[in-house]
Amino acid sequence: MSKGQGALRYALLGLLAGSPGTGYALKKRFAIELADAWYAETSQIYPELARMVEDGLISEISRGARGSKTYAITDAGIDELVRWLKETEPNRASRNESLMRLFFFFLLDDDESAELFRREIRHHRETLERYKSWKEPIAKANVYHERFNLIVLDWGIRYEEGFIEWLEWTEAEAKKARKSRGLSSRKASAEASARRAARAS
Amino acid sequence: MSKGQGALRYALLGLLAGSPGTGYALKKRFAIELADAWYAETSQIYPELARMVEDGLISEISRGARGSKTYAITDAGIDELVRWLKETEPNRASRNESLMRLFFFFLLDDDESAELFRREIRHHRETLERYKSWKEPIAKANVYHERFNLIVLDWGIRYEEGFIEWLEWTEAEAKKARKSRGLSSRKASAEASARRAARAS
DNA sequence: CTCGTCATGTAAAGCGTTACATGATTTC
DNA sequence: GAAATCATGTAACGCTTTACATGACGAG
Repeated sequence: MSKGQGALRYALLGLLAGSPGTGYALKKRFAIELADAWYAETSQIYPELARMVEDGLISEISRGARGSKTYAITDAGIDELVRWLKETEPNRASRNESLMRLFFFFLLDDDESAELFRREIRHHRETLERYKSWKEPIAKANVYHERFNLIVLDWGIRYEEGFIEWLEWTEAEAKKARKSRGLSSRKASAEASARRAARAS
Repeated sequence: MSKGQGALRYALLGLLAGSPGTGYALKKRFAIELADAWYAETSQIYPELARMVEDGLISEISRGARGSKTYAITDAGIDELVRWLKETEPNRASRNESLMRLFFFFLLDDDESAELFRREIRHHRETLERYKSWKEPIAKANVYHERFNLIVLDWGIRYEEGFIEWLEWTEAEAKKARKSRGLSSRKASAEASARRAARAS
C-alpha cells in the first residue's frame, strides 16, 4: 500500500463525483461540502484540473459565461478515486496550530489566557452555529450523496460541541494549576525547568 | 495582527520553554508532549534551530556524546513566544485527509466501506490507548508545565473517544442510506448526479 | 454605471517530505 | 559483535501560500 500523496487531486475528484462544477465553485465547496477537511487556493486548483483532464479522470462538459469551464468526473476518475480509497493508507500527519498554542498557555497568567480562551470559544461557537444552519437545507434536498454529507456534518457538530465544552473546563483547570504554584514570573518557571534538566544530565 | 506563519519556530520554542533538549529529542517530543498537534522532520528542525540561535531566541547550552547539542530557550525567546501567542491570529486552515475520505464513502458498497471503517476504528482505538497510558506518568511527575500537558492530553482522549463513537454510529447510518436507495452501481449514481446538474444549468 | 461576484490563470517565495550521507554509543 | 538507537545534517522535489494580472456578468 502506497502513502496518501497528492490528496488535492482526490478531494477534487470526490467533489466532482457528487456533482460537476467549475474550479471557482469547487474552491467554495471545500468549506461547505467537506467542512474544511480539505482546502486549496485557486492557484492550486486550476492547474490540477488541467492535469486531471490530461489524465482522463475528468472532462470539460460545458462552457458558460465569463469563459467558465464546467468539469465532470469520468468513469476512469471514479475508478481511480475508489482505488485510492481502498488501496492507499491515509496520511494521518496532522497539524493544528490553535490546539498547539494551548499547550503553551502555562507561560501566560490568568488574565492573558482568559482573553485567548474567549477568542477561541467565540470562534468555535460561530463555527458550530454555521454547521447547524446547514443541517436542514441538506436534509431537505434529499440527494443521495448529500445524505453522506449530512452524516459527516454530524461529526463537525459533535466535534465543535465537545471542543467548546472542553475549552470551558480547561480554563478553570488552568487557573487551578496556576494558583497551586508559587512562582509568578514566566522566566522563573523556564529557568527552574532548565535547572532541572541540567541536574538530570 | 499578523497571520500565524512559521508555526514550526514557535512549536520548537514552546517545547524548549518546557525543558531544554537536542534536535533529535525535540522531534520525538512533538508526538508525546504536543500529541501530534504539530510535527516536523529532522531536515526541517536542524536548520530552524540554527536560525533561532542566530536570532537569539535559543542558545546551545551544552554538547554531549555523538556531537549532540542541547538547546535552551532564552529570555528573548520566551518574550517572542508570548508575543506570538497574544498578538497573532492562529492559522486555522485545517486539512484532515482521513476525515475527507469519509465524505466519499457514498461511492462504496457496504462491504467495501465496512473494511475501511474497521481500519479507521482500529487506528483510533490504538491512539486512544496510547494517550490513556501517558496520563499516569505525567500526573506522577507533577512538574508545573506538565500539568498543562495533562490538560491538553485530556482533549486528545475526549476527541478519540468521541470520534470512535461517531465512527460506529456512522457505519450504521451509511448502511441505512444505501439500503433506502435502489441504485447499486457507483457509475449510475454519478451519472444521475451529472444529469441533475445538466438540467439545472 | 458602479460594485460585488464570478471566473481563470501565472510567478515567486516559503514550507514540508523524501532520499541520501555519515558516524558514535548503547544494549543484548 | 550485531542491531537498535542516538545524533546531525544536505539536496532535490513537491505542495501551499501570497501576490499579481485580467476581465465578464448581474444586481441595484
